[in-house]
Order: sequence, then structure tokens, then C-alpha cells
Amino acid sequence: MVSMKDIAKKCGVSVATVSKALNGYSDIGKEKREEIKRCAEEMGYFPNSSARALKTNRTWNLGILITDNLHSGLTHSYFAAILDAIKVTAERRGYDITFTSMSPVGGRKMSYYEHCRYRGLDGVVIANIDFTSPDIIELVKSPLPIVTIDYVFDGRTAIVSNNQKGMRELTEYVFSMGHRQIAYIHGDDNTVTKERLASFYRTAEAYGVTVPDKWVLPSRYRDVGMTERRTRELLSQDSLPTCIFFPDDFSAVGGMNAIRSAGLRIPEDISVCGYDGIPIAFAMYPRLTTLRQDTATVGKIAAEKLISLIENPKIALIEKISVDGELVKGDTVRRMQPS
Amino acid sequence: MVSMKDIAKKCGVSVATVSKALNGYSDIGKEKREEIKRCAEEMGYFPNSSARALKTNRTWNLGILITDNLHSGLTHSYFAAILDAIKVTAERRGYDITFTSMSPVGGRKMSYYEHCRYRGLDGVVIANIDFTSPDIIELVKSPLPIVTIDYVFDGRTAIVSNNQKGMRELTEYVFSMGHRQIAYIHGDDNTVTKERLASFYRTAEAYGVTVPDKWVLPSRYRDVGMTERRTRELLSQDSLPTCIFFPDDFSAVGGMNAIRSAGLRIPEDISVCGYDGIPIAFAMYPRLTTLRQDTATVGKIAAEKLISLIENPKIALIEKISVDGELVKGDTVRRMQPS
DNA sequence: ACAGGTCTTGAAAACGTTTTCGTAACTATA
DNA sequence: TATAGTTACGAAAACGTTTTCAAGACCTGT
Repeated sequence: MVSMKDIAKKCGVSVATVSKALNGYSDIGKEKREEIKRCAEEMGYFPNSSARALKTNRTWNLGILITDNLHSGLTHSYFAAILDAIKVTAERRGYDITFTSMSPVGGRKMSYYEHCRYRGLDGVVIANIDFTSPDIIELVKSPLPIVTIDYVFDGRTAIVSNNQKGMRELTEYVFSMGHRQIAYIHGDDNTVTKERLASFYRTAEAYGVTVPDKWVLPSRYRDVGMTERRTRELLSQDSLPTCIFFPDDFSAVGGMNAIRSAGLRIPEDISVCGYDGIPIAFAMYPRLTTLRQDTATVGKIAAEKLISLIENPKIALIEKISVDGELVKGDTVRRMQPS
Repeated sequence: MVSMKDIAKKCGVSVATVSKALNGYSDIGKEKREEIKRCAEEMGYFPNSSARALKTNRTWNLGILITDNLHSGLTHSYFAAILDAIKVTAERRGYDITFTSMSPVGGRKMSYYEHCRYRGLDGVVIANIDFTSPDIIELVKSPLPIVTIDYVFDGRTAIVSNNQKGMRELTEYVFSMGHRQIAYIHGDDNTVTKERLASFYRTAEAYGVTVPDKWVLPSRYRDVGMTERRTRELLSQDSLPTCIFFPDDFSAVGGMNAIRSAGLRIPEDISVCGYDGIPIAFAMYPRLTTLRQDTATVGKIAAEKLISLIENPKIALIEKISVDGELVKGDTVRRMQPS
């Protein structure tokens, strides 16, 4: 491995001079700088990030905390898409991405925060995780630059998909299509769900519609089986809604199966909506009516805000940023005839 | 940040002693070792990975190269699942995962290999990438421990999903259901596709069936639109197959749309198969007949082999490991009546 | 010719570890 | 008691950088 020392020797200068020439300091003569740069290139020199980090306390490395209890959030297409955007943006700014776990190193378990210190990460993005766990709290309370996704901590920058507006748009669309009997099979009990539910109720109220409790059933995100069962329960009631909202696009597939095996057609007999806008929603037939969350923007902003928190700790603002989604009308909500 | 120096001062010993006590060297007295360990714990000491890496040339960090030309492979559920398994396995063994890109650092573009050197990665997993690009070739020819996924390089360990066997099983199943007219709309022209195609032809031949060229059409993996168009073309021919193979489960959705909008039912009028076994395949109705690739095992073995390559460079074998998938019968292939 | 200024450069310390080698103090053996 | 062997510890160098500070070289204007 060729180091600055080798370049210094070859060029007949000191290591300090090489360092400064390569890092663009102004106090190195033009010809000398050129020569050193050429030398470095020729010899295939590359800096050693460990040595640099040791000296500067900057690793140009961002941590990602995206593991949920079951699995890593990678198989969750919403978070995978966000991670993708974070990665692209970070790389463009010269940062790498490292996963942050609680794995044991050298025999001793490390907390998330300890792990981040160990690796010297410049900052961390936290997403799709149990935000109430003590380990996360410790990390959030630490002095590390941090950005959270879809969850807000006091005094920390957060990027959230605008569930309130999204749900409102989706609900308004359904109302505008003439529906008045709407059921909502919703996801796990967390802040995202609370926001969507609240927005759902508020919008219905604005239309003067009261949603009966029996039409609001709990399921879980991405749980096809449970959503299918809940849908079956719903369909066994004596009065049926004309439209059903599902927790997300994926679980909606389960719900739609339940509907079809009950002999009902979508959307002729019953309309449905998903949430997320995952690729399959655009591909399926009929195209699913849903609200596409703007994962690309969420990820991009998360990375940008984190980096500005790192690079301008004085100036950077602590913000809560809402990213709007986009209504995808699709074909699973039919227009009701005015009765 | 508390360092070994602080512990040494507090315990009245030298830094060397602290280092050895913490790393379990045998030449430190039992009581002293205990005291030092206790001290370290109390003071909240954690090692500095940069300093350690600088000295030992080991980072306990694995690189992942999974970016394809369009986007990062993260949104590709097959690779996301593999990455997930790699991550879990690596973490269990004390390694972290860092993405390896070609981003510019310090103004200069780096090749993949340069990037790996820069970060001091102990090894790299390469997947879902253009294996013919010069940058990849450079990396593969480098002295770095490397494992490739679904592509074989000479003298390098590779983990491949057993496409040959998988396609054979799928084809045999379809034949066993009485089908003799089978079409194959296949994916991009790469080694995976070649293997599947070859296996498809070979199996058909074993059943004494010749597949007409007009029934073997090129599409692209995960391309719903193109697969839908190709399917339409296929359906416009005057003689129709009784079963269609699609590039993968995702694009199969497009194909199925084409079939249905031609007024044909699945599987009553025409049978279909996907490939991959992504979650949606199990959720859709009717359940898709497909071949589930064992992503968990592929990822796990990839990580394990890479780590043994790193830790036992002398002993570790260069291998080509085939991971079998599993036939998922589903409900999209109907049993043909013997005519 | 000299003071003061501007450009260039290098010596050296520091970052936090690991590891080699030396040595002092014991312990066992003859 | 002298010798050899063992055990426990520390001094110091090294890894590859960055950065401060001093200083030499070269001007400029008086």
C-alpha cells in the first residue's frame, strides 16, 4: 500500500507537504503541487480512511438503523426505497453508508450508540424501528447528529411522510366518487396509524359522515393473512361498506382475495384502497387506488438534512419536515350512482 | 472519549497492559486483568475502530456491491432479501456492512477497488451488477477476499442459486400436469437467463417436446410493461401454448394482465409460472406457481464463505456453491385432461 | 542596506491502538 | 546458593494521516 511517505520520498519533499498538496492547501507552490499530485496518481495512491479518521474524527460514514424486531427493514419495500435514496444522496456528497446493529464486538455487546462511537460514524438515520426501546432513546439523547424517519423526537430533525394530508386526499377522493359507507382496516398501533386514522375520521366528519366502529378494524401492516381474515369478518356483517381501506398495498392483496372469494367483484361490488404505492400496485389489474408515498424525496431529504447537521452544526436547523405523497387514482374505486 | 490512556492512568498501569488485558492476552495477572476490565466498563470505554484498523489492517467491515445500472439493487426484492441474510450473518460474526460505491471522495473518482482499499474493507460481496464492467474486473482480479452471487469468476468463490435444477423442477412439474405446449418469455441476456433457458430446453427435450422458437420471447426481468407486451404478441399468434413461463414473479403480473384482458382465465384457459417466490406470489389469487429461490441461504452462505476466506486465507476453499430453490405449486397451472 | 512582508516548506506532535522485545521479580531445580 | 525457567509488566515503535508552528527564501520599498 503506497502511503504519503512513499510519495514524499519519491518527490523529495516532506510528508507534510504531500498532505497539504493533496488536500489543496494554498501554501504549496503551484509546480510542486502539480508534481505531487501527478506522483500520487502514478503511484496509485489512495488515502487511508482509518488514519484520516483517527486524526480528524471524521469518517465520512453515515449509519443506518433500519432493523425492526422481526427482520431487517430491508425486505420492507417502503424502507428499502428510502434507504436507496439515502444511499444515492449520501454517496453524491462523499459519504458511505454503514449498517448499525447491536452485534457483539470483541465479546462485549454494544448498544447502538456504542456501536456508532466505535465506528466513529458522523451521523445516523433511524427508521422503521421500535422508537420506544431504551437503546434508541440512548442514541437519540446522544450528541450524535441524527435524523429520524416517520417518528418525531423533541429537538431532533425528523422527516415524515405526510400521512395526515395523504389520508385526507385519499379519503376525499373516495368521497368524491360518491362513497359514503367506508370501512378502514388499519395497521399496527403506532404514530403513523394514529395520524392516518385521525385524518380519516376528520375527513369523514367534514363530509358529515360518521364511520361506525364496527367498520374500523385493526390488522397489521404487510400482514396479508390477518388482513384477509379481518376482511372476511367485515364482509360477514349484515350491512356492508361500499369501499374498504387497507393498511397498505401489500396487505390489500389479502383483503382483495377475501373479497373475491366471497364472490364479490372489485370495484363493481366493492371498492378498495391501499396505501404506499409500491410497484406492484401499479402493475396489478385492476390498478390499485392508493396513495404513493414519496420515498425518493423522504430519503433524499433525510440524507441532506443529516449531512448539513454534520457539516454545519451551528447553522443547521432542527426541523420536522413533511413530505407529501401523491394520490394514485387507479381503478379499484368505482364511481357510485347518486341514489 | 475515554481511551486506553485514561484507563491506564486510572489503574496505574501502562497502555500496553490495558490493551493486553482487554484483548485477553495471557501474560497479564488475573487480578490486574479483572481490575482493568472493570475500570473500562465503569468508564464507558469503547475501542476506536479506526485506530485499531490502522494498526492491524483489519476493519471487521464487509463491503457490499449491489448497485445495478439503473438503481441500487435494494429495491430488487430478491437482492434485498439476500442482503438481509448477509447482514444478519455478518453481524453475528462481528462484522459490519458498508456499501461500496464509486462515489468521488476528495474530488477524485474512485474505482470500486480503490474505494475498498480506502475503507480498508476486509472483503466484498458482489451481486446484481454488470459483471462485465472493467471496474468489476479490476476488483475481482484484486487480492481482496471476494464472493460473487449468481455469477462465476475463475478462481473466485461464487454462490449461485441453482437455476438449472430450479428450472428443471418447474418445467417437470408443468409437464407432469399434462402440459406439452409451453412458451417461455424470458429475462435479460445474462448467465442466469442462459442457465434457465438451457435447462428449460433440456427438460422439454427429455419429454420429447420441441419448443417452437416463436414461443420463446425475450423480455426483461421485473419489467411489467415489456412482459405484458410480449405476452400480447404471444397471444396474437394463431396457435397458443397451454402454459407460459415468465421471467420472474413480478413481471408475471404484467403477463397475467395481458392474458386476462384478452378475455382468458388463469388457469382455466391458460396456465402461467413465475420465478423467484417473492412474497406477493404467495399472497395473490390464484397463488402463483413459481420457484422460490432460497435467498436466506444464499445470503447466509455468501457471508460465511467470505468470512472464512478472510479469517483462514490458507485453508478456505475457492468454491462454486449451488443453492437449491423450492417448487411452489400454487394454483396457476391447471391439470390438463389427457386428450 | 535594512526592516518588514509574503511565499514555501518541513519538523514534530498527535490521534488510539497493537505488538515486539526487554527486564525484573519470582519459582523451581541442581 | 547459583542457575535456569517462568510470569507479569512496561517502553517504545509503528500504523498513515493532519496541523501547528517555526523558519528559510525571496521580495518590496525606503
